[in-house]
Amino acid sequence: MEGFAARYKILPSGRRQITAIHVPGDFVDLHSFLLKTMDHGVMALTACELALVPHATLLRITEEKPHLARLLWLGTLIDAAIHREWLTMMGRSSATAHMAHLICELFCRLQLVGLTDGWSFRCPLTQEELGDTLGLSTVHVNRVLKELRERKLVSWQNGIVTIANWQGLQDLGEFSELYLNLIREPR
Amino acid sequence: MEGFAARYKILPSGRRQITAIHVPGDFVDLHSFLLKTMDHGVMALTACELALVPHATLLRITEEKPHLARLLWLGTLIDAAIHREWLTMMGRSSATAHMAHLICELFCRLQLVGLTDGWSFRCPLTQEELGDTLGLSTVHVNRVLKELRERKLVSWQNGIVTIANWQGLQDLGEFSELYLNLIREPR
DNA sequence: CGGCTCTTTGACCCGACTCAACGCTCGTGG
DNA sequence: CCACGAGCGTTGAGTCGGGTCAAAGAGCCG
Repeated sequence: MEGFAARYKILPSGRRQITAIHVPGDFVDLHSFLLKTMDHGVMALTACELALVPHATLLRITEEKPHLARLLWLGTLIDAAIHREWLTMMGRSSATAHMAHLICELFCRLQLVGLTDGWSFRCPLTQEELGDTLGLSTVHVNRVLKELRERKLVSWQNGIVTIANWQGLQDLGEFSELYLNLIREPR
Repeated sequence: MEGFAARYKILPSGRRQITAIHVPGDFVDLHSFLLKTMDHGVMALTACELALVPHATLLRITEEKPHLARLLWLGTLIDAAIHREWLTMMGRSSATAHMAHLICELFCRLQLVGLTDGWSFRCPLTQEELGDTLGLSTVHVNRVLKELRERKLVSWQNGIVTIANWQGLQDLGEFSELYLNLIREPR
């Protein structure tokens, strides 16, 4: 898929939670392949270009190409690992640390697909969407971003995120890219 | 697996978050099969009896028994669906609603494996572990349980959970069992 | 120019946390 | 048989992070 997308859930009360953010190159909705009932929605955050894979094709892959099937499976396992990391930050860290962590994660994932430019990258999320991702109010998202800017860790303006102090940001967010299961050169 | 277990993460700061609770019958750690680095720990909540499956066997299953492999995959997808649901409750609901939701989920999962007794079931979590599951302090867990008891929705005493008002509990927790992907008779 | 979406800021409030103490139960050793 | 400590549950007082409400900029398009 080209472009950014998100998976989300909406509670009966109307509150929305974004449960995953997809960057260009991600296989977005493999989860719906085997699940009987789709438990969440998918939305585009930018204009997207996507490739569709019929379930019949996936089924055939599991029958005939076990190696490829394992790779697809791995993709969903990494999604789950990210869910666990988010759960941990959601439950056990402050709003500021959580935001720092999310920025670190996005940076790593985007760098892997070559979408970073030095310490900067484009990120199309509005503050409202960020709030729905982190479980915060829009107002508080704004204050957190202001704090990160004032602490000279990172700035997020006009859809461009620029990391000013990677080590500091990583420490604040208690971030370690291990859970992303990326294979690449050490930084 | 017989007995209760949990998967958890510990942050550098020392704070713990439980990311999954496993009930008897669950395939506990299929996630470690394909993931290069194990991103979390597993702990027993009670004495457990378990069956081990070597990775080589799993590998062979994916090569030779695609139908079975899809079932295993489905298991991990359901784990991910539960993670998304927890994420949503964590980010977008009150402590009381979150607790109600967790109790509803445990009830449904335990009923499926025949471990409920009417509206009661055994649940070995301490309040500290409950707090680490819900992202709350031990003290607040206690207050939330007290509130649920006083509202005559559910009681949790000496490791026995008894649901007094299923509909009320479900409404409060905005619970719908859909995400669990259970196949069974409607209640 | 007006209207829309998104961002920013201030004032006030409340849900959940921390600290601290006390109670209960059970297992262990003198 | 009782004393003691460990682990878990319960409760109160005070604090604070993040929410809500409200209003004002800032960029963008028609």
